[in-house]
Amino acid sequence: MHIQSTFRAQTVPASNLLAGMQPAAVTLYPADAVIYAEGDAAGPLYVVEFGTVRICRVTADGRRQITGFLTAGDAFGFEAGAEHDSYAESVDGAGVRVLRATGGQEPTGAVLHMALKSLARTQHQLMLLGCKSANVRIAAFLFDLSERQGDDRPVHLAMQRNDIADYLGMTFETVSRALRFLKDERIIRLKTIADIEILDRGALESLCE
Amino acid sequence: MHIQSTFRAQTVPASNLLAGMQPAAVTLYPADAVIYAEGDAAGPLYVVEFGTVRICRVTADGRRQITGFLTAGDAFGFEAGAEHDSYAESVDGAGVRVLRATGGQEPTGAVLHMALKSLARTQHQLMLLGCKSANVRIAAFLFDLSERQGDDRPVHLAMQRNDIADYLGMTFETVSRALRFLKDERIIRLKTIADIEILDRGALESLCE
DNA sequence: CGACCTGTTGATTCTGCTCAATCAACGTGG
DNA sequence: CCACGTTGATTGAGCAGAATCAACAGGTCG
Repeated sequence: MHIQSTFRAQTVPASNLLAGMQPAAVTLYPADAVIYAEGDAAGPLYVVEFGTVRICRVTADGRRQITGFLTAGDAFGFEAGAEHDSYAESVDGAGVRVLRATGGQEPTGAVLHMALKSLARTQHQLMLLGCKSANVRIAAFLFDLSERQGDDRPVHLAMQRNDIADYLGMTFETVSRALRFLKDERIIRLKTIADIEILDRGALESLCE
Repeated sequence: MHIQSTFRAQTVPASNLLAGMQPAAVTLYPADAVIYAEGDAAGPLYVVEFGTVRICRVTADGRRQITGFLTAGDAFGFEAGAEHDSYAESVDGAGVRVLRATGGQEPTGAVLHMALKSLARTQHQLMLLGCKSANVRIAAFLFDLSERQGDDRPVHLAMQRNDIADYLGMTFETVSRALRFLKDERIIRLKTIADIEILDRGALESLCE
């Protein structure tokens, strides 16, 4: 495959990233383990094999913003500067493969594509934080999770309320209340504390739009 | 210059982008002119030569989120998919150069670098929207503008209150009140409606932190 | 069993939005 | 030149949504 006269992204399976890179084993990070810290030298790319990873940043006053949750197939570790200004942690026990480019070669289009996917996701999140109410943010979050997890089985929340709150720019109490709102509206059902069944997908989607 | 065993960004002047690309003239877009619309086919990259460009997205309920303001040297038009899901407009009369990659070639590391810069900026904005109050957002916005414009002459606001509001996820009334707050605190002074003198840079910075 | 952690719920406070009035700057046409 | 309309900015009053503070429930683990 070659890129024809455009910077548009091309669909490349993540495995193609491995071309021209040193193979690496999958590392298992237990829950809350740090994958890289803020200030660490940037360089390698990471690919999630299983589990969930969160990318975080903290402000001077101690507040945390989670800029992304990553699951199987997602890449992370991109950095514009020489060192990470975010940090990455395992949420629930995650398997991560490290990719180091072999010396003296240009990054491939596949890397660019994954960076652009990150950008698109971050912009989507920006819309949520800029324009939407708490209930709508939660609805959109669940909808997104549901789409990522694919099938129509209950959505599994690998992260806890606290994480969701820091991802969506609100408090965990508000997360709780928003879930309750969706429950009262008969849009979702909490099978367990971490497994949510979507009863009315249409209503959920129309909330997000 | 070559990239050694890393995906870390390298510092490449934007002009290097031109290597391997068709030269193109600068197009002048008058204020509020559309550079590309939502749904347009993605492909070419754009570089701002002078003036200011805004990247926007609208929600179903008509709210607008500005995901970025771009000034001289900034590139935009990256897209993960086949078509733009944002649209770009000139803010104040902007000169824009279009870059089309020549056929059958991989994007260079410079393109990746610019995409990563976009990503970093978007993540920074995410911090603002997720963690900061209205006053702090405005302070950070002014501080950012001031750094981008370089010298210590008054900061020029190319965009109007409405745009700032949609960029920072608030209403234009709140923008007005936040500016008034900074004025009352003797941190800034409004030389004109669009030119702001920073009286106390330390206070401004410590507000953002 | 008690300690602890996570999550839920309630009461209160406060930030920022909505609605609305006012003002200044500007352009147009009589 | 002035009356008028328009547009952007500022300011005020009242309100709504989310944060904060606090109490409590349920589960897990020592």
